[in-house]
Amino acid sequence: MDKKDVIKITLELIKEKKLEKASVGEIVKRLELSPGNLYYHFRSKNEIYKKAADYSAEEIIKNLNKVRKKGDKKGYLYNLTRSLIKFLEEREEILCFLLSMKGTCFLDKELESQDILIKFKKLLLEEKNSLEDDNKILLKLSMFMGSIYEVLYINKLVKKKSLNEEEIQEISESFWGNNMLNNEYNN
Amino acid sequence: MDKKDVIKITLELIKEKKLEKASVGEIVKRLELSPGNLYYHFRSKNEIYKKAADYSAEEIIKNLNKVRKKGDKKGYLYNLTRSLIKFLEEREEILCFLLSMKGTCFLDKELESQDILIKFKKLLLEEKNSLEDDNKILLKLSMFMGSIYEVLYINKLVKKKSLNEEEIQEISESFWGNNMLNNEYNN
DNA sequence: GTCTATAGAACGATAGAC
DNA sequence: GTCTATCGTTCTATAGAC
Repeated sequence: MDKKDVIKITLELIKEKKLEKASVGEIVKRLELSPGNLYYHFRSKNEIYKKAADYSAEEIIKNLNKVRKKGDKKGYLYNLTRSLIKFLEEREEILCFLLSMKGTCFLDKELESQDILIKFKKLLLEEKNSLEDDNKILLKLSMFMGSIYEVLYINKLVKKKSLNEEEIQEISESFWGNNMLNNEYNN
Repeated sequence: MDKKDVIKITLELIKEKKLEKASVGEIVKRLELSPGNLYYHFRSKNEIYKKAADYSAEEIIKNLNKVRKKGDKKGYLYNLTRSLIKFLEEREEILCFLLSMKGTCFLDKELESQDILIKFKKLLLEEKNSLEDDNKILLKLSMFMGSIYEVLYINKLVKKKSLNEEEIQEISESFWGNNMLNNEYNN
């Protein structure tokens, strides 16, 4: 039995049948697994969700890390934005999962919720540690991520339409036009 | 029996115990009501959630409508932003509920999800009907709302801290600094 | 309209054989 | 490690008395 299969099916299940229908019973049915077997590898349903959260964050950051830093700063930030949008459009199950977890008590909020933001910040400002601006940058990044989640929720999940280049540009421009983080990055 | 009490307790319950613990049984226990009685007034749990979504949208828009349009455009948009943030910080149960519903199949997504956005748009551009820019404005507003949700999720719900004036200003400036919607509004 | 009682299904999780 | 069988609970929803 592969733990990763459980994670992947869990995400897929939440995407297809929504959170309240994604039960342990459904997971084992899809994987043709016995409940006993699943519970030998996972302590609880909660643990499955936590591992799924880790996996989702990893996948997102892994994707962002692929974006080349060559070219000017603004171009890099645009590519980051575009790459994130394209990734979440393609990996709809990850988008659905992250949206689903917001109103639940499955995750340790303190740890999980800022996980992606902090990794994202490191990616942007590897070398620096401007403590004073830390909160400001995290505020900006949470605004950015929140926008992406909501826009994709409405467009991809509700309207079933992918964003076009113009819309991606609009989003990128809104956040990285000429603001604090951009200046920070320029130093 | 007052239907509004059911809605209010439902929101409160989701805030306190999170979505997966908020059952019909818990609702009737808190209101010292019988299940039979509740189901005489509501067809299903789903219907309760739908009414709660209507109520939440109404409350938000009602609050935004209170903001006076006097003064310059930028000042008005700042006041709108500030008012929305303060409102959702105070009415945490509405914020929690809206976040909770995103990953579920309780609501008719097509109807509910854009409900607030469309009402918000009308509030901003009462008289106008610039069809071409319609999608662009809705994109901007969904970015705006998404940012507010995410920032408040992290700050209010996770870190348990209210936003300070500087942060509110940062958010307002990011969206209404000098962009399309602001120009639109100036015409 | 409101109650009590309960049907009927699904849930998370475990015990114990292999 | 993986299985079958099932425990104990909780859930949404309804039937029927008042």
